[in-house]
Amino acid sequence: MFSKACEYGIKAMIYIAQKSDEDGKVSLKEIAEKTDSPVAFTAKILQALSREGLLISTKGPTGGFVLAKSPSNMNLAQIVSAIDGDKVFVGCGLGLETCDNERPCPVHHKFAIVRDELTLMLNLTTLQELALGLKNGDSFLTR
Amino acid sequence: MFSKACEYGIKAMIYIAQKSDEDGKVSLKEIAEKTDSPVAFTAKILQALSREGLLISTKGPTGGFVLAKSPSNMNLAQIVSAIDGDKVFVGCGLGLETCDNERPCPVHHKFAIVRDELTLMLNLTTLQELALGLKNGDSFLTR
DNA sequence: TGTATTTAGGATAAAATTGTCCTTATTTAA
DNA sequence: TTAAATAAGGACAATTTTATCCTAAATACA
Repeated sequence: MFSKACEYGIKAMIYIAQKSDEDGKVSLKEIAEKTDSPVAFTAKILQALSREGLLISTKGPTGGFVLAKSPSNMNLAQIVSAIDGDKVFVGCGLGLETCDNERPCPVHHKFAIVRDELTLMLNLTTLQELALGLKNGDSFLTR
Repeated sequence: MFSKACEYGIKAMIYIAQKSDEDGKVSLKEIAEKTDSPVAFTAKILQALSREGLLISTKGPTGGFVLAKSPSNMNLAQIVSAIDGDKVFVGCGLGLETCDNERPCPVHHKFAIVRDELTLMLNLTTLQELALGLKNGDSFLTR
C-alpha cells in the first residue's frame, strides 16, 4: 500500500507530534528508536519532510525535529503525498497511464470508489488524533 | 497498491476471460501484446497463475492459456492473492508485524475500514463482468 | 518421424527501493 | 575558542522487484 519510506515517515510524524507537545524538539536517534526504524534511512525521510515544509529541523546540541504546523492542521494525506507523491490518490489500479471516466480501465469505476474513500480517510485523519491515541496507550508504534 | 506483476496478471486474466469465451486458448504472445505487458515477465506470471490453479496451460502449436473456471466464478481477490499474497488483505498500514484490535497501530481502525472495503470489492468483482465491459468497449486494457 | 510452435523454468540482468557509511555544516555550551 | 552534538547530504551497498534470455519439454501436424 504505502512504501517503507512512507510507513517510517508516518510513524515518525506521529511520534514527533506526540512527543513535541510535551518537550520541544525530538532527535533523529530517539525517533528511529521509538518507531523501530533504521536510523540512517529515517534521516533521509525526515530530511525530505523538512524540505517539503512538514517539519522544521535544527542542528547542533539540543537540535532535532518539530512539526512545522499544529498537529490538528496536519493530516496523513499531506505526509503520504510528501513522500510517495500523489500516485496513491490518482493512479490507475492496473497501472495504465490514461485511466479516467472517459477511458477507464476495466476496474476503474469500482477501484475509484475505494481509492476515494482512502483519500478521504487520509485527508480527515489528523496527526493530533493519532498522537492522542498513542499517548493514551490505545495504540502503538512498534511490534 | 498492487505490484506490477499483479497488474499484469489481472489484465491478462481479463483479456483471457474476454477472448476465450469466443475461441479456445489464448497464446502468451497475444496476451502480452493486447495488455501492453513485457512478454517474458508475463510468461512468469501466467506460469504462477497456472500453478495456483487459476489458469490451464497447454504447450505446442495451438497451445495457450484458458481460465481454469468459469469467469463468473473467478474474482479479483483470487488473482491478487495468487500473485501478491494476502498482505493487501491483512497487512498493517504502517508495516507492523503485530497490528490488530488488541494491539493496534495508530491508524489501524481507520485503515481497516478502507482495507475491508477494498477486500470486499475485490471479492465481489468477477472476471465475467470485467470481461463484458471490455468486450462492449466500455473499458480498455491499454494506454 | 521430424519440424515448427508453444509453454516451463533456470540463469542472469536491470532498475527501483531500502539501507548504510562517512564527511560536512551548524549549533550549543563549556 | 574549542569540543561535542546534531542534522544535511553525497556515495555506496544490499535487497527486492521487474525484466530478459536461453534451453528444455511438450504438442500438433505435415
